[in-house]
Amino acid sequence: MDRARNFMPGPNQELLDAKPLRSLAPMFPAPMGVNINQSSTPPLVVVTPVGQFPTGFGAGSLPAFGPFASFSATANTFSPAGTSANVPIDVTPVSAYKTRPSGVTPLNDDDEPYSVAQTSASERKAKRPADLAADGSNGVKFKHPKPIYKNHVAGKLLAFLPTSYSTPREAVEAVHMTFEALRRRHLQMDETQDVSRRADLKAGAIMMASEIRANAGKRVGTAPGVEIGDIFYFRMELCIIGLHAPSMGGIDYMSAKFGNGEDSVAICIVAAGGYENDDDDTDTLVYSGSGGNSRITEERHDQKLERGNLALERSLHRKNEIRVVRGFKDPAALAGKIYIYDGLYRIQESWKERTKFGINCFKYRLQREPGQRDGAAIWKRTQRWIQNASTRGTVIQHDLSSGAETFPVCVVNEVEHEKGPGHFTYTTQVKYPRPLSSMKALQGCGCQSVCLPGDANCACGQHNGGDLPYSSAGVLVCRKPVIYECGEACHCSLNCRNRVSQKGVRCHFEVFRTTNRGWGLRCWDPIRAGAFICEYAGEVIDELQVNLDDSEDDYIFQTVCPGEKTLKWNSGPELIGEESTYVSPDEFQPLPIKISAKQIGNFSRFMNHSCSPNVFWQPVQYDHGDDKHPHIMFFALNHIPPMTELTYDYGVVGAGTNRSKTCLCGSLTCRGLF
DNA sequence: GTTGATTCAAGTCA
DNA sequence: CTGACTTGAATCAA
Repeated sequence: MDRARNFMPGPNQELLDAKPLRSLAPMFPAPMGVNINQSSTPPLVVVTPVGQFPTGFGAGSLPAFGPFASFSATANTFSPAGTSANVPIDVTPVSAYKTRPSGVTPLNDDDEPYSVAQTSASERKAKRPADLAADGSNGVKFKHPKPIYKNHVAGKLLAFLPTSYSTPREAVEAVHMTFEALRRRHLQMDETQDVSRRADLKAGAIMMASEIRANAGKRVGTAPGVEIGDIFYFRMELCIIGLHAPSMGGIDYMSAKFGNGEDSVAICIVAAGGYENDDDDTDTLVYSGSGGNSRITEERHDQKLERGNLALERSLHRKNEIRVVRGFKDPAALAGKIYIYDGLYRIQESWKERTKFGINCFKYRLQREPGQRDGAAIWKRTQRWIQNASTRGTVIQHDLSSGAETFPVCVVNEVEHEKGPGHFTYTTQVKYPRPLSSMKALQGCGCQSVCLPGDANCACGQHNGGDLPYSSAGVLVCRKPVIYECGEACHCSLNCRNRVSQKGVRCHFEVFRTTNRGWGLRCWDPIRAGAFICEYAGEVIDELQVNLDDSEDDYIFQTVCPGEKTLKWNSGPELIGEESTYVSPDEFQPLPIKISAKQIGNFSRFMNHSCSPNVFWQPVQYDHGDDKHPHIMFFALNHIPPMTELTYDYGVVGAGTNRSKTCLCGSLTCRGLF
């Protein structure tokens, strides 16, 4: 029923949807590669997308369209820099460009008006156009480095990276996903050797060295492809997607040209969350300048008006937009911290304050630009709900699962009057046609207490190809044809890390009414990439008793080959000298299992399809050994901010199914049918 | 489980 | 080109 309703047309997304799915962005032609093979430098193939990239500035004045709106702007249609800026500002980055490494040349070095290839600083200064503000448009002008995206390293195509990007969002997601995959794999290897070598920094270093990054070069204003509400768990993530360059420092700044003058201005700050005063006012932020603490000695001294502090001071006068990343203590994250991109702010005032150590420090009050959708505010709201579910208003059912799930699954309808989904019987389990005892048994390990990575005697580790599939934090490292969790036959305890999905749901979900796709599923908690989400519960359909009338059943799960984004979720092994685990659509082998959640099921039956999903399915075994009928478990494809609709790829039309439906996912890479 | 001290760090600017 | 500058993340002890 609900999936059937997905085909009603409708132009708008949910108000709370964190992703603006529609955009007017031009499609980039698939980039070509150029192989520059130098003996002294690693052979590199660089691909450069051709096309206009957004200025970054201006998004604040187009709140109705979200960050992508500016992307459609051409060189002559820039918007004023935000509603509150009456003063013409003309800014040109001066020291914004990383010097191109020797041996690496972008393919397209032509000089488009507002898109510049990377050149050396001296070259750039020499040819900086003097007429940037000549059109009197009151607009803000930038020259931006042309982003370089690579999917080749050492002359080899990296299977885990897309061959082309049609939007900055895709590029950012691919870079971010690659970072996370590398980080998980390094963590897995470190844990195998029982050492800690900062997998985040290691993954970041590989990304930097391979130049797999987005938005290289600095810019004032939005970072294309990074959306308000996007969440991060490591500072390096901000670095490689070009949101905030310093890997440690809190203030990112650059030198920019303002009319006839030149100034250093702040472009992004990370507010570590140490100064959270007013909980309800998420639109203002008091930020402290940096410095004053000597790392070596215990000495403290007054902060100086230089570097980042000076840039903030200049930004106060220049009134330029500053990206703000807010850090919060996240009780659910192991490191205890989560970073949320909260959009653009402007500095209102600055002052000096004497700290408790008796030193002078600079303070800056920042005001969030109006008209932007909520970022950190959503997180604060959902954190309250998690602590006390009754603070969640407009609930039409308090617990769809009637207590069957760890946490209540509420139902909300904020768009129309439908009182809830049609009747079904709630179950958290998948029901097999035959009893488990009659199915093939799963072999077990003899580990005492818990299985440990690197234990060559652990049969379960061997069964999974040598490594335990989950990190100590319970995050899946890599997609595989099947994951073997520890089960009944194992000697290890329930605390074993190789029992992630069988322990069930650990997040707070809600079923909500979408504007045009029936009911959907979203989560109050931020979910990190690789985290377990839920099982597809329902009845396993016995293929010996084929139900010919299942065309009426919109709740059937089948292992249809998903799109590229799902298939490429792996560890990026080529980057660290490991063999590719990529399975192409040609090689993809569907399983015979079919699960129907029409009569019985859990909340996963409300998860909608998207061609650009944030969730993927993964076969998992733990209570039987019939590899053709595994459990279907869902995991997060990337970090998912709270209240973002959860979607997975139902699969490519024509591959193993004769039913197809018009897709309303709105993704730019939408295949049209599923 | 939570908190504080301790240690080792990456990228960028000057 | 090198060092100074910035503080995060992980671990271990209390």
